Amino acid sequence: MTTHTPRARLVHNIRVLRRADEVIGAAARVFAERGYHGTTTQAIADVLGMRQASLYYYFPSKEAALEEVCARGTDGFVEAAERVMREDMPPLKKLELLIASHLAQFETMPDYVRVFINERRYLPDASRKRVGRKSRRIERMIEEVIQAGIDSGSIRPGADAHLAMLAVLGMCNAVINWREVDRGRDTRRIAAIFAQLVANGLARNGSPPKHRGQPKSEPMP
Amino acid sequence: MTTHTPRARLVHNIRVLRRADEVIGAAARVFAERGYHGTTTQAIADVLGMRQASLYYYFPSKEAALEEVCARGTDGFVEAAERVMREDMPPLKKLELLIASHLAQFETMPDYVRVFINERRYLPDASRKRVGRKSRRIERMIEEVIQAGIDSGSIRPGADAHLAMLAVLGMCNAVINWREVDRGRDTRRIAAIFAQLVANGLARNGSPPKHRGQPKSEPMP
DNA sequence: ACGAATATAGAATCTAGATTCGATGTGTCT
DNA sequence: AGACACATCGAATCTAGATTCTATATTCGT
Repeated sequence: MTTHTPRARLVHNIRVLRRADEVIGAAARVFAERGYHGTTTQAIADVLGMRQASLYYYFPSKEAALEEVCARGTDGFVEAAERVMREDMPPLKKLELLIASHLAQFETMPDYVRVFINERRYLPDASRKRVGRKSRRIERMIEEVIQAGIDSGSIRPGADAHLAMLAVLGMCNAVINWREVDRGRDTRRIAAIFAQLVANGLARNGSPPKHRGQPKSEPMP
Repeated sequence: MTTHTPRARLVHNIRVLRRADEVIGAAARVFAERGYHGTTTQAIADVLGMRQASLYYYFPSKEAALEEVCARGTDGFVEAAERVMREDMPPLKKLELLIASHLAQFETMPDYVRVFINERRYLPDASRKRVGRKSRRIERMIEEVIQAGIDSGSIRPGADAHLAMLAVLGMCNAVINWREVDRGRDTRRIAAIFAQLVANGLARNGSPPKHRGQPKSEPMP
């Protein structure tokens, strides 16, 4: 630690953190693109215009960098989801918002999320469990909402909340690996369509008729 | 080629192919487990109880092995899907069968499929395109069926066939990465549930009502 | 301007892992 | 039995990539 004045220490720490962020960000970017094992520390350094050995000033090992990236990748998710959970609204609406906030993360921190989704399995046991705990929290939230829907009658009674949750997550997480062209279609629109699909399906009789004044008007521009 | 008697040649060739299959199978297994870049040729050899250098008798490079695995991973898909497409039935029913046959592949050749889904991106451009062509065929088939549903009126007119196709595929392909516990639930059941979800959604009024009433009474939370 | 801590460079190390090559074993046909 | 093609081994090569260490440059508070 610095032995300087408190303010000095603070200023320094901020700078340090900022640079550290850049480094982790660069790692995230390369991990996302080439996969963890396909990434060389050299490639990360290149992104930063830095000597490869200097990276080790910021993280103790490539593996540690991966864990950090994964951790940040989940944090956003969890916070966003928890915010939604605190709201008071019908389960299906909540589910819609959960999907939207989940997909929103893909726009906010695409690299981190992609690494979390595709590469977390390469973490050593200990950290994988740590990260897994967080991702299970998201799963549980979605499942809870679905179950609440079943209990309150808005969701078909026979539904399997767990499988449905996995289906929804699978569908959403796939987006991060879509080709640019497809992901390009604005995330909000995708979220809306997904929510609609999950709620009412594709079948024609699945959606309520328009004259019923349902706030379920066609997708939108 | 052998200069021996035809029958001898045949017998030999069969044995060769069989062994080659084992080798590619072993590669598939390890690729699936550790990812392409995380896989060492040593690990593949271990599975076979063979010296690592001997592998090169069966494939010219690790990359070639990946391509072979990916190729086999798609072949199954395409064939199964094409068989379904040839049948004559309403689009939604076809979609259901497409989902089922897709998931069935996950049971038949899980390793190959997993590698195809997770690792094809590491193929060199040329082979990635080759493999991509096949996977796009599957995409097109699904999209076609959905479009047919829209045209024939069984699927909601506003639906976006392309996005819906991506959603369905994302949902299905996620299954291959589920934890054992979750994938354990018999594939047929999962397929049925997915089909139901895609067709009618989770909402209670989503399933074909017995009579024409669509009481979408908002559940009071 | 000075000194303490920080940030980066440079060179060196050390290992694992892909690929090559020649030798050897093994079964099969004539 | 002898020849031949196939299958595997063993050793060697060759390189890339992670990590370590030491030296230098930079920055900031005083």
